[in-house]
Amino acid sequence: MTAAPTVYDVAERSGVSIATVSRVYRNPDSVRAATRERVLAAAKELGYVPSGNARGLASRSTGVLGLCFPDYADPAADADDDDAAMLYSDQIIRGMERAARRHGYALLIAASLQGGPESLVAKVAGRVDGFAVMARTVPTEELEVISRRRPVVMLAGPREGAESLDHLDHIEVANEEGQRELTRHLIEDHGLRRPAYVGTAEESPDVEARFRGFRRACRDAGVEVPDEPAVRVGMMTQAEGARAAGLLCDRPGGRPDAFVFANDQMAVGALHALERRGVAVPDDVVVTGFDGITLSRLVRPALTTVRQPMVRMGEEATEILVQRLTGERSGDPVSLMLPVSVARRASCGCGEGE
Amino acid sequence: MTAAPTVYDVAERSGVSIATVSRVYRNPDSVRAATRERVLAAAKELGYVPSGNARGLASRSTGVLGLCFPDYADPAADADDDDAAMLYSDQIIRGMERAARRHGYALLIAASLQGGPESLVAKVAGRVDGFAVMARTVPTEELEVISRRRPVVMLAGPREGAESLDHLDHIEVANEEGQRELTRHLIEDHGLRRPAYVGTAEESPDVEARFRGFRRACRDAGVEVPDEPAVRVGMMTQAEGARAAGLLCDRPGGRPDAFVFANDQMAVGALHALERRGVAVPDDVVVTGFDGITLSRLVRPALTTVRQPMVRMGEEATEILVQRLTGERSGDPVSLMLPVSVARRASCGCGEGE
DNA sequence: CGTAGGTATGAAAGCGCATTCACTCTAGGG
DNA sequence: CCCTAGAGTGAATGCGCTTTCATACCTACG
Repeated sequence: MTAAPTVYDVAERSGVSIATVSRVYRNPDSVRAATRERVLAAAKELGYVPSGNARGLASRSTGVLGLCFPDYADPAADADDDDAAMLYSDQIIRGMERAARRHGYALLIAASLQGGPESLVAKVAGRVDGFAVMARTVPTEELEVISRRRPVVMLAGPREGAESLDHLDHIEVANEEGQRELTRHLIEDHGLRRPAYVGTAEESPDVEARFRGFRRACRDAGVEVPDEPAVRVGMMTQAEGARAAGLLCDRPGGRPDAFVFANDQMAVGALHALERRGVAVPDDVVVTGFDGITLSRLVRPALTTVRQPMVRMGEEATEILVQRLTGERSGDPVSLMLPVSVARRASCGCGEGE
Repeated sequence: MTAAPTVYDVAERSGVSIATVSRVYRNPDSVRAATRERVLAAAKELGYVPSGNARGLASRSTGVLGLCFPDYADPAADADDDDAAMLYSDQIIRGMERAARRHGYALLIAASLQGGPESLVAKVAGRVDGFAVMARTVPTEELEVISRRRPVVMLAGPREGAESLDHLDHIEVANEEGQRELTRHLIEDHGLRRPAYVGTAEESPDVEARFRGFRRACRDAGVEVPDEPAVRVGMMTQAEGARAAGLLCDRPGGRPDAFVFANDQMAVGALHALERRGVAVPDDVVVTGFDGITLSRLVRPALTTVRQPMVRMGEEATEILVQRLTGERSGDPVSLMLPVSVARRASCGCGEGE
């Protein structure tokens, strides 16, 4: 690749000034048709591609939105099964991209990788007009700094207390409500009395909210209300889910009649573990997840779970960003709570498939 | 958002020159520890975020790879079903992102929208170090121009003759071989003798190759070999698939015993149409697709199809781009052909689910 | 005690484009 | 026939950063 041609080359070749070349691209109507043709022709001959960087620098806007998401590569997900590898971050990506496209923006995506003083966010932040961040992907402090400079919307994350990110726009799903309804279904409709909740050691606000929903359902139904999750795992992976399932099966007080996992990944891991142990789902024990990832429909038995509207979340995020950028919206931070729906499937004893 | 702070602000505040500020980020070790601390502190106080544009301009590289994909929004895909909305472009995105991340790149994605002298590709091309293009997303001529300036890899597209894009790196899947094997399975293993192939009006190389595979299988098995697809639809959508199914059912010569569609979307549409007409699949007629999109597993009966390794394709694309950029690879264009696998599922009369 | 060889830093020159301002050149209106 | 509006174009400046190149300052050594 030899040095790429610039406006100067095009200008020289077509016998105009660089200002005119620029105008041909930014504001074609302000250039006489004949001139425009000449410029375009020269550009084509030269293989001229305007530099997005120079453009962004000069006009201080890039036409790009960003998304930072966690590096959720669950190694247990079958490597040869593309479907299973699709997590909900993919759905958010699609939602954002689709909406961004409608507004003429492209989307820059990057998963959290650490490194140097120059972290992921900084890299993304420096190249976009605004961006969304999935919860707990980015150090609070850094976000704090960046959000002073460009619009940021938090996805599915906190909004509580000490986070100090209260001034950011924020979209979450009805975690508590969803888990409550799912749990209610298990207790009231399936008559289960000893459900066990599996959460995580490091308390994410989402997982917290889910546990609250679980407890509320227990209380409402007159079932014993635990103070703590029955098990707390390190990461929400299939491996950890399998481990949790083992712990619950061997629990001194007897096996619970339902394993309520804080996410689908763990629930799927548990399904595998239970199969290996010869424990039948849902006959011997009921298993549920949370998220509604694709994989939850593909496993057998299909997983009863709470479906989050991820594509929609991505779309809403884009809308908010665009509104902030156009100035169409300003002032108080938005706080959206998207509704969820319980998917009753085979793993709790409900019908086939759906 | 007030004017964002720049290197100048940080430099002034920490009492150094802008060169030093820059070095703190680009090459930390070349700055004395004490100085570095001062600069970093000032940067944080100011909320300094380096401008990716300025950086890209000055260093002529962005650390971003791009992907252009077609605007495949099949309106028939259930709007409320996120899973169904995931097409294979999403899998390519994931593959590319994952690999890009490993090499320290971010990914810029954009679907083809048209507009002005300033098309999609141009926008993407101007902001990335290199990019991949899904077949038929971008006007050949434009690609031609751009590819003179930065590495481009074509995905799943041509490589044949007149395309004049022969000098581009290129990854495709074994369309012909896959379709041949699928068709062979139908004929030999299921004893079908009158399969009908549904292709498209505008001949894409992929669809062409699939039809060749279909014909070859017919020839090999001694079944009548059609010169033309039984039906040619306008777009490969569910709606068109449904229409094609109708046409085939009402065909004068009698209904074929197998509908072999050029992609999954159409096959799914056909499945719905057949159900409405009371035609049983696979008992009355066998239906197959191509691609292996997620939806193909979710419909009932699950769709027999040819699975393309999309995630892998994305990964390979990234690898090639990175090699070109690092100079690790140069010279002749790469041409990769990825193997596919036939997924025998219920719609051809094979086992449950998988 | 002078000097070679680093090391830490600064000055300045772009990178490729958008944009303002000034200027030229018609086309009408008086 | 002169003056005034535009319309079309060019010159020049700056966007925020990277990168030589040069300079100042040490340290170690003869």
